[in-house]
Amino acid sequence: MKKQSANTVIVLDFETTGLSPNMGDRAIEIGAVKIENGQVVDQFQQLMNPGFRVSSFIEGYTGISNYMLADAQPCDVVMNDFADFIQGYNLIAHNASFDQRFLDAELQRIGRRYNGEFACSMLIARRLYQHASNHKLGTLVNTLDIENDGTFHRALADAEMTARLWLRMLEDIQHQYRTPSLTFDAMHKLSKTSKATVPTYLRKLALS
DNA sequence: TGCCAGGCCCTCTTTAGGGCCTT
Repeated sequence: MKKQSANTVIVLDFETTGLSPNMGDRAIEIGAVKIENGQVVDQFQQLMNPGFRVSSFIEGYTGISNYMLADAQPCDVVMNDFADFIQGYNLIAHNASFDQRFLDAELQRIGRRYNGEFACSMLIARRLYQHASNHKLGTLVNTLDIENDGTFHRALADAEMTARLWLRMLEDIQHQYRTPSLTFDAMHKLSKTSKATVPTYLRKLALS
């Protein structure tokens, strides 16, 4: 097993058949990038066949068709590979509670586990960019002028944009509060800090 | 055809309700 690295994180995004694994929804695509010391050093992207047809809403929303999924490997195979990819690293997603539910559900089906912490870029963005009209990934990417190729709602594209958002937030904190580059643990803690005490928390980090 | 969940967070709050965000 790889040793957990404080400077290496995995940013991931699932496309799914719906909103709730408890209601029978499954993953249909996983995309992820590995960030090491502020640079993307690896990526993972796979479609997966959930074993039933996806709705026309999901086909339209994601651009992933039943035709594309017909040739994809089953979820169990893809998720087994993905469990290897994430092993030993901390994880990040935009609205992480959603992706964590699907990750937990898919890994439970195949008896695999992961050993990292999960942090949410949306909770941090809500604290840092309170002026933004909303905190959807696409809105933040446009508001902050983050590089993108116009692809949204595909797993790897969304994971890449979330990774750029994460790095941008690290930069903005560093510049605005004159802190050293925050560790994953410090960012994770920030995501759970009440909005009112965020400036106090960051100023304390700048002095430490 | 149209609906489903759940954690966070604000407020007209905490013995609650509803918007935001993810697909």
